[in-house]
Amino acid sequence: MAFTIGDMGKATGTKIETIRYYEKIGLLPKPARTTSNYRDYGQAELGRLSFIRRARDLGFSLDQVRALLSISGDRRCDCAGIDKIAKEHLLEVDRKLADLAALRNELKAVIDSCDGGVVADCRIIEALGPVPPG
Amino acid sequence: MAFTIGDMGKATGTKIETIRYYEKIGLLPKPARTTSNYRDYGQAELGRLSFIRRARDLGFSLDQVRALLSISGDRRCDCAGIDKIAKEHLLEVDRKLADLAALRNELKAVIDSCDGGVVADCRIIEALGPVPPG
DNA sequence: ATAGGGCCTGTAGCAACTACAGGGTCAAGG
DNA sequence: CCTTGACCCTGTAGTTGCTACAGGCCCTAT
Repeated sequence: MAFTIGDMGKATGTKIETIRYYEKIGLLPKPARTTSNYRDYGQAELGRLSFIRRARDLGFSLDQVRALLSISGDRRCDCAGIDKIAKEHLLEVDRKLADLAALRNELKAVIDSCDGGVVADCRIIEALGPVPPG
Repeated sequence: MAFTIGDMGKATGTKIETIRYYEKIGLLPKPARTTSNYRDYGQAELGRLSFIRRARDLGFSLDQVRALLSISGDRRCDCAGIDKIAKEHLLEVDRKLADLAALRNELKAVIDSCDGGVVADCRIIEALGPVPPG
């Protein structure tokens, strides 16, 4: 029922420094302390940290996570705010996907144009931004 | 033939501060100065900056750009080193693409599971890292 | 002469951590 | 009892790739 910061880290795959960092920026509450001044966490904190980590894995920014947490903490508030954040984030992800796919093709083309000759003839160098001569 | 730092920025879509930053970290050489101490660039520098920017757009890190530049600066060196960096980078991009695609699906599923009810019933909250109860 | 733009240096800030330095604490083994 | 090693503490500085001032000089046009 009581966890050290190390337990929390192991349970959620988070480095100790990161947990302290979350505390410092107010994402995690200041926990109780043992007599020897060790942080003393309970289930609630573990749940909150899991939530944060999961959301971060899904690519939400800390600000977005903060928003999600504050909405989810308010039982009277409806789901729409959360849905909005998630949908905006989905749009972002789709944009990134498209960009990366385009980049991939270009990169592939650049690589394919190189047949292992000397640099003077290398198409990669050429492809990567030479000045129009003169 | 002679460019100010502002010209360089306009020509390559780079902010002035960024150009000075590249100079500071040694990606761009220290340019000549006018009598009034303004940076005075030529074609070569413009080419180098274009190269850097293009490579950055393609997602190469500054360290990778540095490597590409040093390889491409050596005419005796063959193309293989460049090809290697580019291919490694392509692998990275493919990894990111796969991750993002997976994330997208998950995010989509999370959003679809929410039908606009109250937070207490919201699947998004539930999906985002709840503690296994007990 | 003065207003506006552009340029200069240097420092501090952003995200989101990560990595020390320099200590205190605790459980196990000799 | 003492020591070893693993854990914890605080606080600060580093990372990447810029971006944003602050405070000041310069240059052109009116």
